[in-house]
Amino acid sequence: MTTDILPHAQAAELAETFGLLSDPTRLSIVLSCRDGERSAGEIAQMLGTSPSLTSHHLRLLRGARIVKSERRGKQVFYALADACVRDVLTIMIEHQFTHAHEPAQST
Amino acid sequence: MTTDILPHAQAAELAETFGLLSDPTRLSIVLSCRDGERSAGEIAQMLGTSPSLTSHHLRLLRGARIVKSERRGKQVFYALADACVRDVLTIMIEHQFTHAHEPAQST
DNA sequence: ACAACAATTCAACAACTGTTTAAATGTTCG
DNA sequence: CGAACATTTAAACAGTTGTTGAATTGTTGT
Repeated sequence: MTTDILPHAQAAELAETFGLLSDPTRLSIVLSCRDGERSAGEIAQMLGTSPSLTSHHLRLLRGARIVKSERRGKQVFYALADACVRDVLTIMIEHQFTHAHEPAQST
Repeated sequence: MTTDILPHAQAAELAETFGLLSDPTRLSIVLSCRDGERSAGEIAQMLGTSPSLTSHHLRLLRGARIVKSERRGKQVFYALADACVRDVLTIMIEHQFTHAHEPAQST
């Protein structure tokens, strides 16, 4: 079943999830949660993005279960939602920066 | 190093790769290669997309080493580029359709 | 060389999406 | 309650991106 072709609708859902990782700012937000939870403000400060924009992206990421959130006092802390997310990031980084410096295929 | 935050430029590269998986049509093309190589024409026929559009997407995917190609006669056969791609797809499908049916987080 | 098939390229249009700015919500403490 | 802080929401603009249709390139066989 895992090797079958996914029906239209499911492929679209999956594509949407990948799409959330396809924006540099939003991906950086996710990556900033890789080594532990961070508050929305910390993330914004780290990346130099406005609190507004950061929050907007965090909402989308939370909606797709890429990150999870927990309020403690005034702050809301964000962390990667599960191991799948961490693994996908790790593998993709490997794919990109480990064996990806051979010249691109032309044929 | 794998748990550190990626610099701006590398995050952008990574985001671009995820972006290639973020379109339903293009993702379906990748998924159609999961159980072995397929010619451009076969893929187009399977998905019901025009040869033109299919080829356009395949070029982008090949450029990012998500698929690799090999011409045999008139046909050009495409396959997943490496295990990383296969793994990312598998994990993401698991993330999406296995433990993703709990109600979305509100806090 | 010509015809038939397979795949690719090109340019233009339409739709989507990230960003910004401003206003609003929620939380703690005096 | 009111002030200060942290985060969120909303609407509008600007830039990006997928799709289409026509023309082009490459390959095989006659």
